[in-house]
Amino acid sequence: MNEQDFLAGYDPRDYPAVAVTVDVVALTIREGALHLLLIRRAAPPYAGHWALPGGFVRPDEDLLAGARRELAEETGLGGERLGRVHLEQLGTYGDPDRDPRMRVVSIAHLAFAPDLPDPVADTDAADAIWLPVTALPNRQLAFDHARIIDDGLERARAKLEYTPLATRFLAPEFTVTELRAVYETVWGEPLHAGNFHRKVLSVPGFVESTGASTERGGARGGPRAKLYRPGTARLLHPALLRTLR
Amino acid sequence: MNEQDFLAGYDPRDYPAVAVTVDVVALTIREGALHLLLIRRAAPPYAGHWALPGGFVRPDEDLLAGARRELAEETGLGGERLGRVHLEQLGTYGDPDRDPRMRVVSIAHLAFAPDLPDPVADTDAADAIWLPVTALPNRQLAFDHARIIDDGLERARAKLEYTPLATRFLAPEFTVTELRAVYETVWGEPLHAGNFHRKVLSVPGFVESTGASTERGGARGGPRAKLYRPGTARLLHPALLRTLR
DNA sequence: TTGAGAACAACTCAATCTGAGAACAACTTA
DNA sequence: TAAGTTGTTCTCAGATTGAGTTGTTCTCAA
Repeated sequence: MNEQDFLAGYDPRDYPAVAVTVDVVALTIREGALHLLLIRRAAPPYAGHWALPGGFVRPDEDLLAGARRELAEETGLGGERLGRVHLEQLGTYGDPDRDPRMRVVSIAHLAFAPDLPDPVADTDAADAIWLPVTALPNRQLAFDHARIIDDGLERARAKLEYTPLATRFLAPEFTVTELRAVYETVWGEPLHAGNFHRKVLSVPGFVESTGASTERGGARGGPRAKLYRPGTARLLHPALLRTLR
Repeated sequence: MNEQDFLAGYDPRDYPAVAVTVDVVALTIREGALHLLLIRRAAPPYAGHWALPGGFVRPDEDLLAGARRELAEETGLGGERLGRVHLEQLGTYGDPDRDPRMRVVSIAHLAFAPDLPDPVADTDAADAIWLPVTALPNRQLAFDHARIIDDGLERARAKLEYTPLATRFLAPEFTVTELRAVYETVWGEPLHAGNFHRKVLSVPGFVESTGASTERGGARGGPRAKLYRPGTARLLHPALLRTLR
């Protein structure tokens, strides 16, 4: 049998039916707190429960594109603002019993977003909000989403150590203090301002100076801060290490 | 409609057919070189090409269990020796065109194995061998397996930095020099013996002494080396860093 | 207008860690 | 027995880190 014949005689229905979905753990920082995008499910199973935005992968759609589409639908955001969102694959969850309907394998993704507008509930979701991760309703999360969120948060904390992705939570131009606030928020611990400043400026390619400064000092005083933009490095060497874990 | 009715009326066939497979990037060290487990495909597509071991996920099988089963089938190994193999999820590959037959989403896994016997070709595979990664036939790899292998190798290199998984390439008891050889093989660069020794013994929980030493010195001379076994740490703090990347 | 407080940015300094090499004893093979 | 190899420990200069200080610029409120 040659390859031509083989493909012609191939019937996908011979194989066990598995549904493939993408889910998104979307993180942003609002008012100094780490927030997570959640929707409230309108339909069974888990109707009324909180869940990650997500849905079925379309037949001709790449996984990452599917995750980006779901994120766009749930946030109501178009291409421009979504373009500044970092999106990466987080992991795949395929426990045979994770969905009561059938076998569903879900490829979870992780998104780092600058402060975005409030999400727009669409037909799939009764409600959609940015929720502080400190207020997660662990008991009321659908499927295995509590575990996916845990994994996403741990991945986010780790990624700040060795990548410059913290800048993705900020505007295109930012101060060192704003960058430090991202680290403190995600890691949940205060950092030494002086040492952080020294470290950020010494790691090659982390940030580059714009030459400009903020228009005003801090809300409660202090001089105008210098402005930086993301550098060209994709990995930080040496990394910014959390001292304890 | 309550949840009961909903589940009863649910037809999986309403959803687009997607096949879900698991693949395994299995690494081991033989004769001082990093080797990868490959099979030669017997059936189309890509008949005659090299490919990663893998196959369809069974209906009631966890993803990791599926990967472990495929690895067992391909290596012909039973539970005992396979129990010492480290297996983790690597990433999911779901490009719509990656398989000419139909939409196939594959969850790739990464395995670290101590030196295993030669694999046994089964019905699926015309041939199965441990191949040195320096001799990879990039042009003759099936599907997107060249990229999966690249990702697996990079993950392996990174994992040695911050986890104690290098010990998984070794026997239950090993010397510091054998451990250093793992790092040198995977990273592809020589390391300073004295500094490596100091570092390994100073990282809490990386290795613990057995109190014993090897029966003989090295093959070409030198004193007997002390023996160690893996410690209890699951992460290395501080990490062993590659100096350049 | 001025004083108090805040915070950006730069600096200091001791403690620790790292890279490179040397020393030395214990072993091998020839 | 001699020559060479290797496991292990030590030394030391340079770099990095943690903690704190200083000086200046700014905001807010009296």
